[in-house]
Amino acid sequence: MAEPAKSSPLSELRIALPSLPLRLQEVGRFVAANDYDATTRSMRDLAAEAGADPAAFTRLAKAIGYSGWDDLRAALTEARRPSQTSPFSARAKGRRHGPNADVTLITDKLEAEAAGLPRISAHAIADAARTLHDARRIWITGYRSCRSVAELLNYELRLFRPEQVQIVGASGPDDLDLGAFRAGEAVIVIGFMPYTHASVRVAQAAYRAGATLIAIADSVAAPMAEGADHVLLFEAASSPGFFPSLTGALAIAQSLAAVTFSLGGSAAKKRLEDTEARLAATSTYVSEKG
Amino acid sequence: MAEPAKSSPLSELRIALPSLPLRLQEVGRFVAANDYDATTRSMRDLAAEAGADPAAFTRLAKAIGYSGWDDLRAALTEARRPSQTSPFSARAKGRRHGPNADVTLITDKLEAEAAGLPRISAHAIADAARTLHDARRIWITGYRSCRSVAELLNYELRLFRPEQVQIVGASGPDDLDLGAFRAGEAVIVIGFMPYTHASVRVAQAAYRAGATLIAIADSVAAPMAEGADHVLLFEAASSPGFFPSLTGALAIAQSLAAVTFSLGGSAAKKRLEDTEARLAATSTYVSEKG
DNA sequence: TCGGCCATGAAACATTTGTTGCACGGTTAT
DNA sequence: ATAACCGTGCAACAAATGTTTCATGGCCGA
Repeated sequence: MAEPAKSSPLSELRIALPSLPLRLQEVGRFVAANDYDATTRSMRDLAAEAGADPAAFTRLAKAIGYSGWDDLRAALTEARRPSQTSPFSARAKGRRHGPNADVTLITDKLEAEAAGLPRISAHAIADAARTLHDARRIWITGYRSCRSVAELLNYELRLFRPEQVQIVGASGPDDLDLGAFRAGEAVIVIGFMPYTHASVRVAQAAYRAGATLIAIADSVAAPMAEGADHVLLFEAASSPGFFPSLTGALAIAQSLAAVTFSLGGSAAKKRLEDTEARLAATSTYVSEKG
Repeated sequence: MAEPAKSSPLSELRIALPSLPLRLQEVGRFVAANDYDATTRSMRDLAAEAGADPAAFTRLAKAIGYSGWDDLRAALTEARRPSQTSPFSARAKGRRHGPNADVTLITDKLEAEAAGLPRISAHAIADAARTLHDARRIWITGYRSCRSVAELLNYELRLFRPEQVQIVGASGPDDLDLGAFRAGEAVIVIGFMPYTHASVRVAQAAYRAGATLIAIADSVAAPMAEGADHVLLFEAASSPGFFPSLTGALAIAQSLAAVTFSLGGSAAKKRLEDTEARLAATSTYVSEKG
């Protein structure tokens, strides 16, 4: 009578399904097919949509070993919890310390990062780029490892908008810049968990000044994303290893710069050519020769 | 009440958050951080876990334009529905040329970069990491956009080897450092076409001094790769757009740091913990709670 | 054919849900 | 100083929830 807990609530259901009364099978199939609605909507709602009696859901739950529909629903909810989606943890566990452990670590890391890139929202980046295009001035912020991403963004944007782009705190303490934010300007803050106080301060200052705030972060719940007009998400913890991954953040930064440049049209192109000409004139580059 | 119907319930929440009362901000942050529980568990449950009043949830929902908590939760539930995953719709819409040409540019860029990552040689990185592990001192070089990658590498390596890692030219003109290279030390040079004279000078100096030279470049024919003991290749021009892609270089740098750390064993781990403890002690991070 | 069994739907049940009215404490404006 | 206001917690409210009970109808075995 009391069956031991199987691997997943849905598999328990599927296994017990054939030995159930007709009506309960019907309801069981409905639950299996709409398990997301099963966890969110109410029993009566589901009954109405399935064309069945509300009591049937309670009976179904009891028939497969749960104390009631509440219990079954709780199990389904836990099974669906997003944090459990860790396709790499299994691989990480399977990886043993051996002669090729380092190589395995690297390939896993690269695969994970490659998988994370397409999950970035292109629409959000395009919208943010339009904001940058309209901004009179652009401030960029990033601390600790994120500083590298901030500096890349700063470099690329300055190639075609030299006078209007600046890293926060580049010419002195950050605090001096915080008071310089104005409406009509854009402030970009890059960060991930654990978040630095400094980056949060910058974001708050931008918000208070009425400047457009663009956050590049690993979560919508990030402190610097509060009040942000645009939030661009990347996965920092997706890859194995001890350090969080910045590949996603960098990809976002590059796309942002590319689209902003594209929006700039011929004017931006002209500016870029001027800059490149100047760099070439000071013999920065090694001459290309066949 | 007329609802502006923004993009996502979480976005609305995030935007309105700073202008909300103190306790409502608290509750709002909790919802943003635990949006899955928000859709499944009950209001009173959430209130108990958040340490807040149940009524606060209703008030929060009304404050951001919903008729009540039920309404907000329904919106969150719909936003989380697994069937309507955005990547496909975004890609489908973006394929056309026109107003969404920017989106097409971004998705193409991301796809190309994701495809380029697995082509990186894990073996070469592992070998280079072993060299770094044995090096008495590590110098890092990168100019123009590559400076950002150089600085990330510098940052991560210094987390567990503070005294032995340094960016070339960080404390004055590069020329001073060039004379400081010694045998038994490692010099990392990052660059892609067009190559800067400065990076080539560093590479040549490293070679003459008998230091181990590691080149991270887009081609084996790169000037700074001449005489290098290790050459780590990435694809800079693989992605569409005007600027070359640094995603591959960054992925290499991160893998390099991760493996070098892994080789460091318990000593490196101890060093990293010390560094993190020091950062936490100076209250660099926002305290995590919830 | 009869009698017991079980599946099934409708209605009544106790709980829990989301909501709202009210009083208290703090701040701001007059 | 006083009044008005707002944010907040508490408690009571009506509605909705999951559960149970009961009556009905069909099925199979005797």
